[in-house]
Amino acid sequence: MADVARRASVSPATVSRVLNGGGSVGAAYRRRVLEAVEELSYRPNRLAQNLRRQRTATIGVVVSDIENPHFSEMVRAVEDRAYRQGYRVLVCNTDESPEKQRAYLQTLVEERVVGVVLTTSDPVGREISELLDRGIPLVAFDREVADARADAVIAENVGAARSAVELLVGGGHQRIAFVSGRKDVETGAERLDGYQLAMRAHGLEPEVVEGRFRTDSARAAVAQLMAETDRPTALIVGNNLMTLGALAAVQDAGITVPHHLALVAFDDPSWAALVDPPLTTLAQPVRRMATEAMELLLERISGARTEPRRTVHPFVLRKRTSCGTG
Amino acid sequence: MADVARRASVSPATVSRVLNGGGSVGAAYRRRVLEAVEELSYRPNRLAQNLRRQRTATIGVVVSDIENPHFSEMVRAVEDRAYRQGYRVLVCNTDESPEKQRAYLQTLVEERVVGVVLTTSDPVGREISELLDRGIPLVAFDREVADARADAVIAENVGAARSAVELLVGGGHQRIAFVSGRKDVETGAERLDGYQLAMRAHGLEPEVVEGRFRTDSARAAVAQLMAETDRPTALIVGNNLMTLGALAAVQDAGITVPHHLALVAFDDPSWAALVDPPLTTLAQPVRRMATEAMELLLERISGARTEPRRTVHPFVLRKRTSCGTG
DNA sequence: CTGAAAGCGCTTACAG
DNA sequence: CTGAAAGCGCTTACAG
Repeated sequence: MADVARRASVSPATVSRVLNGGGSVGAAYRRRVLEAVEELSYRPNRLAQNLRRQRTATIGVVVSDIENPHFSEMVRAVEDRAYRQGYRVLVCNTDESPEKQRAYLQTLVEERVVGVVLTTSDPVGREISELLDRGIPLVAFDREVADARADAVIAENVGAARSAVELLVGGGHQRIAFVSGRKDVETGAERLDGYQLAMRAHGLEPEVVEGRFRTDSARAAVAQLMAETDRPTALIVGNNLMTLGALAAVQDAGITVPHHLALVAFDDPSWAALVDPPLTTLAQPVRRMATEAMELLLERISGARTEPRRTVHPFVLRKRTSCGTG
Repeated sequence: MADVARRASVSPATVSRVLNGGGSVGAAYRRRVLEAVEELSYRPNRLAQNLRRQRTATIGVVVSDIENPHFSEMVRAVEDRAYRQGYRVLVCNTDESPEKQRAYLQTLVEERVVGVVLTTSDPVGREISELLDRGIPLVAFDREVADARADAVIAENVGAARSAVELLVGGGHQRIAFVSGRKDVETGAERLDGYQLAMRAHGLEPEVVEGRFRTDSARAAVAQLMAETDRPTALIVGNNLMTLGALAAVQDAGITVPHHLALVAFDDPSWAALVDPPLTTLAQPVRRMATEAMELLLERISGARTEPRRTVHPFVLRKRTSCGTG
């Protein structure tokens, strides 16, 4: 930068001003600086800028596991929007571990990111407030956080679970079981709640097995369920990973879907229409939600909005064959 | 840091030395510094460190699209290793666009990352050499780059395609078609080559349709193929996204696998065993390869190795039902 | 072993 | 509108 200034016979301050648009600069000066920049093919040192500004043009996105297609879709949408805005994205996987989340959020404050999109593994983590305290905006994705200053983009889990129950009840089912995700995760708890509420509303007895949001756990749980002599006639599965397990267990047990067992699954991964039979799913508008999360974040970063905002998004029920009705 | 120095009655240099382990420090000094750090709960400013050291503790990983489960698995493995090493990871999606790759690689040099894992969308891109020129190590993943200074972790695509052909020929097939990925992408070209070579070795005529590594393209191409009156009896599909499309087209056409059409697919996504019939696949050891890529990178970063290294990894053929044999 | 000092490369009040 | 100067918070030769 000193070289540029010398070559253009101006001060470094002027170079900085034309490059950053701060303050007005005489046309002749501007031209000279731009020429010098060109001739020397000068590129500002980002690290020095970062230090001076005490922030980096980076967005942190923290999820439990980017291998879950739900999150890879989310991260991709975030990256798209960030790229267009000139921001970079740092990915952080927590594996649902509060410790890992703590470590990563701390890293993000040290890194002085401009904003964070978080699917929390610990809604009350102090580091969330620390970020907010330091003026780093945060939007909660899928799962709320305790700190009221955060924005949030949430899916309507209760309603979605209810609509699955309605569909199956409408198809004549009474024994509808639910493969639940972890109850200590908001999404898991809400989907379970919606299921139980809807079942009770119909005077039916909820029947819950624990799949912990994992393929193997769900497989084991469903295998056990299928081994019962008087087993359920319908199954609702709480996310795509568990659906993989449920499908495997059902297949192992030689049970035919939807003839012997009707199935409705949360999430709508790319393969949902290709298994046999095609899966009826509750699709969360992940891409739209992630894009919205970024818009909320960008509003905060630019200072266009200071009041917290929270948006809730309905699922869409994609009726295919596995539910056996309609 | 000045505060810490004052409180411990030492110089900032000493504080830096105890915190970074550079040079030896008297035990008494060390204790005083550590106490002061504790009392003030001091955390070094990463941005200042970055500027001073002219690098950031960040690894850049650039792939075509993290939504492809192949790459989300790869990125996850990279992140795991990076996290354990205290590095952060910046994800970059190029969508197979040389321009986007150029932009991102430039960003990564500006960001002064310590290393890059790259699945290139432009093997001869000048930015690759620029990174290497500046001493930033780069390992090519899946696809080689032109610059010989880079390390590389590659899969044995030719051999894998050949083994698929062998399997099908062994099952009595003669008309074996191939749904190819983009030929301008190394993986695509190699898989195609392997297929053609193996076919010719058996005196069979290759029959290639273009799927461009995309679900929709593959679907259209396979639909057309299935509409032929004298259609192939076996199909090899060049990656998981195209398999999704091929499966859909086959299903649309009312064709039964493997009875009317035998199928072998590259990649082994989570759902491969759950479609009907379970898919015979060529599984690339993605996780192992990604971990190895990180080891290579870390060796370079630490300076433990200066000679380029290139490792090649075989696929494993997972015989399930769709191939109709064995 | 320890400290004073320079310097990484910017940005931004502050004067003029 | 322009420039001189301070300062962001570290690290690391260089002396002692």
